[in-house]
Amino acid sequence: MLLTITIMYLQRMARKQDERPALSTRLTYLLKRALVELEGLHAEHLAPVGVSGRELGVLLLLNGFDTTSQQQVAGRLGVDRTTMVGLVDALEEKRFLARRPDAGDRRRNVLELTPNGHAVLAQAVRASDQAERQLLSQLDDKESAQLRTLLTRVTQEPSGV
Amino acid sequence: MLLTITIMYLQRMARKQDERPALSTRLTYLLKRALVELEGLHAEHLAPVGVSGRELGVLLLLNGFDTTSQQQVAGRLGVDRTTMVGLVDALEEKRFLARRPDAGDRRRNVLELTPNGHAVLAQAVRASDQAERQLLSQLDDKESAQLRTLLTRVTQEPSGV
DNA sequence: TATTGTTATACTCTATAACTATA
DNA sequence: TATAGTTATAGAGTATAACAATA
Repeated sequence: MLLTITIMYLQRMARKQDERPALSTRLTYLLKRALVELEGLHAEHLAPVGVSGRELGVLLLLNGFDTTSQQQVAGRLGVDRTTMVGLVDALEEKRFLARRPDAGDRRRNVLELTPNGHAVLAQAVRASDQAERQLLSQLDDKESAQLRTLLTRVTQEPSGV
Repeated sequence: MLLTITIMYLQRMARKQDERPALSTRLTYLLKRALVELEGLHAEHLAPVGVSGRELGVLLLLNGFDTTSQQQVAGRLGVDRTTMVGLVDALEEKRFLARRPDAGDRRRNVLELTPNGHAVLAQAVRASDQAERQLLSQLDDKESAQLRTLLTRVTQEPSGV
C-alpha cells in the first residue's frame, strides 16, 4: 500500500518534471542549434574553396541579379553598407569580383563576378550542398524538402509582400 | 517565326535564371532569417517581463535541473563560464535567482530560482509561446509540430548520444 | 596540481558618425 | 541638399589569460 502510494507519487513527480518547460523544446534553441551546426559544416566544407559562408552569400546575390551596386547587395544580404565594404574588399582582392564605377551614376560601384568568381561560386555551392546534406543526414529526401518548405513559409510575409 | 524564336529564347533564359542557385533557397539563409525574426519577436514580448531571451534560457535550465553550478548551466547553455558571470550577475540583481556557495564544494556557486524567479519564468514562457505562435502564424498546428520535430531530429546526434 | 568563479583584456562583428565625390 | 562609397570610431558579444579561493 505504502509502496503503491510511493510509486504513484514518483510517477506524478516524473510527469511534473516532464511538464516543466524545457529549453530543448524552445524553437529559438532548436533553430540556433541547427544554424550553428550548419555554419560549422560550412566552415569546414568552404575552407578549401577559399570563401566564407557570408562571402558565398554575396557571390550568390551577384549571380542572381544582373545589375547590382554595393548597397543593393548589402540590402539584400541584410548588412550595413559599411560592413559591405570589407566584404567586397576581400572578394576583390581574391579576384572573385570586380568593382567598376557605374557609367550612369558615378557614385555607385557596379559589382560583377569574374570568370574565376563564377568558377569558385560553382565550387562553393557544391560544398554548401554537402554541408546541408550532412546536417540533414537524419532526414530522408521528403522530410528534408518539408523542412525547407516549412522554413520558407515561416519566413515569408503573410500577404505575399 | 522570328517572334516564336524570340519567345522561346526568352523562356529559356527565364528557366536558366531560375536554375541559378539562389541565396533564398539556402538552408543557412532560411534558418538565420527565421531565427532573427524569432529573436525580434522575443525581444518584443519579453521586454515587459524584464528578461532577455538569453536570460530566459538560464531560468529554463535552472528550472529543469535540481542542482546546478554556474559552470554546469554555462555548459548546457553553450557559453563560456566567464560569460556566465555577467548573466548571473544581472539575474541576481533582479532577484530572479540566488547564488550560494555549495556546502560540499565551496568553490562552486549553487544557483537557485527565487519565488519571484519562478513567477517571472512562467510569465516569460507564456511570452515566448506567443512569440513562437506569431512566427508560426502561417502554419497550422500539425505543420508547426512537424517543423519542431524535424528541427529536433536534425540537432540530435545520429547514435542517440 | 587542478578546478570554480572572477576580473581584466582582447578579439570579432557590426553599426553610427563623419568625410569625399558625385548627383 | 541628398546619396554611394569609404574611413574611423564605438558598441555589443564573446573568448583567452591571469588571479584568488578551494579541492
